[in-house]
Amino acid sequence: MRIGEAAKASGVSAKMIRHYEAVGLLPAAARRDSGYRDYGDSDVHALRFIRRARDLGFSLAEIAGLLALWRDKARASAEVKRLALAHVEALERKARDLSAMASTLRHLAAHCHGDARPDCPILEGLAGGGG
Amino acid sequence: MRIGEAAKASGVSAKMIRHYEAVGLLPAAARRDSGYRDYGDSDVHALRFIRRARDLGFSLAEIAGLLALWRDKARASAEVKRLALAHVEALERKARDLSAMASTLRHLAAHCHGDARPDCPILEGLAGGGG
DNA sequence: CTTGACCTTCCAATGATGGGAATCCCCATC
DNA sequence: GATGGGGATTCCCATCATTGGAAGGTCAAG
Repeated sequence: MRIGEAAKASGVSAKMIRHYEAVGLLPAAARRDSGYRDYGDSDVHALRFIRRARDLGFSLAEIAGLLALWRDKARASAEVKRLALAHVEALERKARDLSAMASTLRHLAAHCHGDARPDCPILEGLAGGGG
Repeated sequence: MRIGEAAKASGVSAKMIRHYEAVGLLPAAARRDSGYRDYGDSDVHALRFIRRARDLGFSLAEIAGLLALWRDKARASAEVKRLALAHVEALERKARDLSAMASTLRHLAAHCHGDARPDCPILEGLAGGGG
């Protein structure tokens, strides 16, 4: 199939498929006489793998590692688990950081009367507060 | 003071101070005869404002809006509160998304025995699992 | 033989930050 | 007054993932 169909079947845009090939995440696709890229089911499978991993917040570098493990039938699951759990911790850390930001800001907002007066603890907090 | 001192006093790197000026977040700084930028206490104050807002996850575009409100003595606090609460919701949404990713991945990892066997539900989940 | 959908490559922008080069200014010391 | 060094200037490039567009080639249907 051509790149457009592969894109539709995998949920990865044609633009990104070419990009992933360019940065070495995917091997160079087979070409027809016309020069068009030609994909098979296994390629779509790999693309879906990439898409799911992206949805889970893995970076392309991490995905390259996961793909190598995925394609290596002899690899140990321990390595995969290690990568996955390290990523889980990074995700949870980021989530905590964002929550902390949100609650700080919500706290500032709670003390802002939010009417026509110019008095605003939010701006004061940003301007002068500690931290 | 020169840019290096202003950087130290505000916690914003000299590189970023120039960048903020270049993208219009800050007005062009005063210059000495030598061409060096010259900063006063109020400039440092503004830089600290920016830094705090960045720490709270505001984008530079959002900060531009907050700065305008901050400098406008007559503005209503309602507008500031509206911006702040909208940002709080965006932060909380992102935090929830990351938490969801983490728990999905943690769930997959929990079913991976993590030993020398190649069997791995994490990779299977990435390769074939539902959306 | 034209139309239109699809494909190709290449270049550039996004947003925030950082690295580094080449050059210049300022100040202290000899 | 020459020199050395630290700080300043501008400019270009890199990151990371993705998207947009331009200029052109290919293919199937009318």
